[in-house]
Amino acid sequence: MKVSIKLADLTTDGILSAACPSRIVLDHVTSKWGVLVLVALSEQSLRWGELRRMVEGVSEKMLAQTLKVLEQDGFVLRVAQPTIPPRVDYSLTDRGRELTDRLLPLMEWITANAGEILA
Amino acid sequence: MKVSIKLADLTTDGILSAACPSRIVLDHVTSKWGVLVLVALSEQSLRWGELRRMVEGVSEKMLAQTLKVLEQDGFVLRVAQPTIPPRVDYSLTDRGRELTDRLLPLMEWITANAGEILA
DNA sequence: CCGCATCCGTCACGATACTG
DNA sequence: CAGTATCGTGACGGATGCGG
Repeated sequence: MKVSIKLADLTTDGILSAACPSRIVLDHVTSKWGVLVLVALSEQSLRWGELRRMVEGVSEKMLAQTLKVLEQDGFVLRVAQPTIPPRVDYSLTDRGRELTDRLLPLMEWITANAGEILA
Repeated sequence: MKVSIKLADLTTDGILSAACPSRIVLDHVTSKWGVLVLVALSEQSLRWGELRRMVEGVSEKMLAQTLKVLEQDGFVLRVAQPTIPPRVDYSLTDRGRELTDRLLPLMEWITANAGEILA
């Protein structure tokens, strides 16, 4: 895997330019429910219904949509059991793990400081 | 400054519950333009017009709205010079710096991997 | 019973014009 | 230069219903 050594200068050639592909991925990750789904999956693999219940307030439609995008981006792995009743498990891929490794510190900080911020 | 980072269990009492105040802050930070404005300001203080040009694609309305929210949350400091023509500088507060410290690694990773992800 | 698709309302967003 | 006001559109999101 190619890991560019240069810490890209985000302010010049990166995310700030409208045409930059990272804008797309950014929108996926920072979508209303994307972050929460990733956080939920960061601890353990979960079934559809479990996700639905853990991520409070998400509608079925949005959960499905969010999961589809995250799966397409290769962050989430979907494993469907062809049983009756059906069972589908969602888990993080290695790439998804890399992402949440960077995401969780941010979330923890926000959670810890939210009270003070809104005060 | 309080930096006790209790690794809050995000999956039980945190961001996943609908009533959690961190949901509000999360929405502010991950708003369509919030992240990009924070990244732009992470390198240097900027004037209104500079921000408008750096964050490509942002409309005046959205920039104003985003800045207002970020200022209310205490992430961004607004300094207006009562001159003609007017001059307004925006910069990160200490709290905003704490936030971007956690945000930038995420952004760098996304920028570096976006190509591969969308492929 | 679990997962997904379709319909439809709402509001966030962008374009434009205007003010201090 | 730095915003504010108004309006039209389109995407997002919730409720409902179907398929396996």
